Amino acid sequence: MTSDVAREPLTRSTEDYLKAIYRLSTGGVAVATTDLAELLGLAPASVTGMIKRLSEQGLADHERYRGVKLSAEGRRIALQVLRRHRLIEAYLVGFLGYTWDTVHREAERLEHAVSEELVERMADALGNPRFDPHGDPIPDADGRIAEFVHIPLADIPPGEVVTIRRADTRDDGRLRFLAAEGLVPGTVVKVVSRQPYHGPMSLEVAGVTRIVGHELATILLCSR
Amino acid sequence: MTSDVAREPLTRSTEDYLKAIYRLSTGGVAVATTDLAELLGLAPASVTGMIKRLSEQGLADHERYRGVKLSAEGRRIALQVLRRHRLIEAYLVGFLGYTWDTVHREAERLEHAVSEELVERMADALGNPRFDPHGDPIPDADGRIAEFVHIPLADIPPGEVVTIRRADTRDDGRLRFLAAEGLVPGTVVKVVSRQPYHGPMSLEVAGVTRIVGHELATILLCSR
DNA sequence: CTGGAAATTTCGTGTGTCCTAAATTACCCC
DNA sequence: GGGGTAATTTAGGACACACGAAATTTCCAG
Repeated sequence: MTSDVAREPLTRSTEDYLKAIYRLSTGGVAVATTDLAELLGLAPASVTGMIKRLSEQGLADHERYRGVKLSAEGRRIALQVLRRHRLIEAYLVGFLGYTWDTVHREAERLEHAVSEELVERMADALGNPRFDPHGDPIPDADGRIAEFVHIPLADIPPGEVVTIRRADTRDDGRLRFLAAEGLVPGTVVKVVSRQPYHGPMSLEVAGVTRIVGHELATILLCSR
Repeated sequence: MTSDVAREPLTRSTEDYLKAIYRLSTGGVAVATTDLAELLGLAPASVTGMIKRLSEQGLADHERYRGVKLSAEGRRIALQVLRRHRLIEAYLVGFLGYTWDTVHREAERLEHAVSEELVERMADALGNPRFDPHGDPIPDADGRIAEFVHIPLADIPPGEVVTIRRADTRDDGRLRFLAAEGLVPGTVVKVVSRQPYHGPMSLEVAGVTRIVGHELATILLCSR
């Protein structure tokens, strides 16, 4: 029984904060003001102020000097925004010729403007996809999201064969490079060798050998 | 040589004001504060304040107690927003199953969030249409807009054959009714008879006789 | 050409969001 | 366990935008 009360519309900032808190929440731990400030590109003092407002609205729980957590309602909204964002990305790539390195910015603006109806129409047009172009899971309309335990490619020992599932960055340069190397979600790769001290690793991708540096190998998340 | 300076992004409000001023500007006459307030659903005092800001930004020219006009730059932006709005409407109807009575609200929100790139991609997907679903002309990327002199159907004398070009309302009820009656842009109708005192008129549409009240006949704009 | 209604602007305020500088609290190391 | 550093909050201010009430200007009707 979720409350279906007609809520007054949330501001763009509110949605951005909730999304950011969600992103930084790992395993029920409270999110630090500074981390939030950095992710949002704001001064810590501004974040403190906004967090206070979110708490008053019942969207987050704040313990002074100890960080914030989302309330159930805040989490619901964060997931809704995330759904919008990821479906928009999928739609733009699927129907309007965007590539995975260019969609993020556009989705970032549209996620606050799009109606529930439009989101669902895009989802229908796409056949209700479960992942966005980066391999991130799309929450369903009820706010359920699939959770996966993926392993950074960098942690896979030589000899193993894994499937790339996600690219954990929004940086367009890196994304373009990865796409050019054929390292996109769904690709099966065999780890041939791995150098110590954050050195590069050698992979076999579709019969071809490729070398990847440690940084990118950390970004690529895999499953066996 | 339009200045291609990187402008800081305009606010949603700013775009809405410019669009509204544009809509109310007929033949170089200054727009009244009250009319603007009514169109935007705001108090006149608020409009006065905003107009002052627009003038300071060089987007409008304001003469105290005598109304506002758009500056060249303001007009450019208004047309850009109009282009976005109408292309979004066309896209939603063309590709996402919206109908002409439902698109307006959605476009109203999206027009402020969409990037130039997305607009142009939508335009391409549509084959660069020149009219939106209501028959309103879409400004081109350089801000040129086609101007037509259309005549309200209500003013057409019996015996004449005309083509419906535009439906001059955004009211969804009226639009739905008109669509159901087959009175959409492109339709050729023959005026059979017309009653005086704002009475109904009788039409022949695709071989069928239809009666339309005076109000709707005023909304439907035609060309011979 | 004048009185008053209508239109418009000014004034004082409130809300949301941001900032910098200063004060406070948490926490860790020796 | 005391002191310093890092994290956080408070304090004070700014800007964009909205409002209602009061003051001002315009303009028409007689």
